[in-house]
Amino acid sequence: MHRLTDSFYNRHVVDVAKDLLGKTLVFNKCKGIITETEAYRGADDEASHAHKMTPRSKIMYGSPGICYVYFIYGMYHCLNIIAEQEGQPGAVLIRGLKIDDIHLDGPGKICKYLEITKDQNGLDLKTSPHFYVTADSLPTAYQTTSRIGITKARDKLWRFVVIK
DNA sequence: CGCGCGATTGTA
DNA sequence: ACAATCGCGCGT
Repeated sequence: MHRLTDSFYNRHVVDVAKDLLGKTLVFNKCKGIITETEAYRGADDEASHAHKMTPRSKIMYGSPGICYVYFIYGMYHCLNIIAEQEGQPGAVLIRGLKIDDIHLDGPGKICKYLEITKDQNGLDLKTSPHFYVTADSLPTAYQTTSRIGITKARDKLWRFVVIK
């Protein structure tokens, strides 16, 4: 199956987050179904790293389809995929992945299992040979909730979880 | 240049 | 409920 390209990622980050559910993330020799996502945006989203542009959040203002990995709590990495047109910050946090019968629940666990670190920050999922999301997806029912682990912008229902 | 805290997780 | 653990972002 061919990979997702600019036309998929270059849309409102909330739509991209919903549509990534049920799609297959491929990283090196691992592949898994995306089961949980969160959308983060720009100036209109107080909880986002890109609420202001900083050296770290600059990548969220860039090209859709680029990988954004950040380090958190001194021990975990979190994987995001940039969305929206250049200049409009947006990123989808990958929070859940099903690899065969292994359910990875939480962004830290996913990166630990796949061995994703800041080495992958800035890679382009539109062109990287061993890092991409495929365009096929199963029909996916999902639940919408507030985002996890944030104190700001709790009113935004931007977390999406596949219903078992 | 120092300091508080975070898009987390495992353990008590 | 809390400790682990450190880079980032803001204030000085």
